[in-house]
Amino acid sequence: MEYSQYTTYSAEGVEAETYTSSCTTPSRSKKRNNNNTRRFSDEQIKSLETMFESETRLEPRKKLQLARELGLQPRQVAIWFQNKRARWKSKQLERDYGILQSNYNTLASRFEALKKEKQTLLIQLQKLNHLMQKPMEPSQRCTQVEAANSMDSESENGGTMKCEAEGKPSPSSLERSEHVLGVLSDDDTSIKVEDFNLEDEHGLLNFVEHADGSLTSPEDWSAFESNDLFGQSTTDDYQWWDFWS
DNA sequence: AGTCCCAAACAAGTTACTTCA
DNA sequence: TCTGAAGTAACTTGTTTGGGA
Repeated sequence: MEYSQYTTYSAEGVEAETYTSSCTTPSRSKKRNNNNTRRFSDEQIKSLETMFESETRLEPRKKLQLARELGLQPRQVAIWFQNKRARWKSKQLERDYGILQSNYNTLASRFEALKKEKQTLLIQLQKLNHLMQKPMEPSQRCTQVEAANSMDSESENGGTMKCEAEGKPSPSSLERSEHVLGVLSDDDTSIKVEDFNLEDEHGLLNFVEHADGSLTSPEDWSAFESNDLFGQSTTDDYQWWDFWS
């Protein structure tokens, strides 16, 4: 192989050449001008890349061998590997940033969807509260519950309950209705309208939703280790936000 | 065993130069 | 032809690490 087109280093090596110059403080431009060829050949790069793929750090013995094969100084090979590691790390950071950004976008859109769903459920809850405040006959109860459910058909559980044909609530259907409401029987006087008011609801929400709109506090975010994060996302198919589903 | 010194290797940042749009 | 951005080989500096005294 012929590499003279690219390198004109002396047999003493790069370091020797640099520090045996006449100046105590070596002139870089002078040195560079003396070595007016810089780029390694495509073949040299290819060999270096191939080696880098198998191991990002070279053993001294392999470094010497590779340098001999490519007609380079061992120090040149060492420097190429150092630079290559730095470039690879930089690219890896870019990739990780892209992954993180995409994860964030997914999470943000999911959060927005959940917020909308929450609003829908709150509206439904208010309607049910309103209905519960009215005195009602047992025969009306089912009808009202059914009406409340049908008002929000987008709700997953809404509209799934049916009254019996005769219009009277059977024990089982009543039980289901009450289950949806999260309440007890008619006789339970402990039920209060405040149990369903928004303050309580917000209290619950504040557990996960902070004033700044973030899902968790900054302290909580710091608990995430980026290494673990990317370790998971790159080593297998598990997505760290999958706990939502 | 603990400490100091030294050399090698490395990461991070910089410089000088080339290439290309 | 000039110019600025991007890429790259080589360098500098500071840190870590392993071995010998």
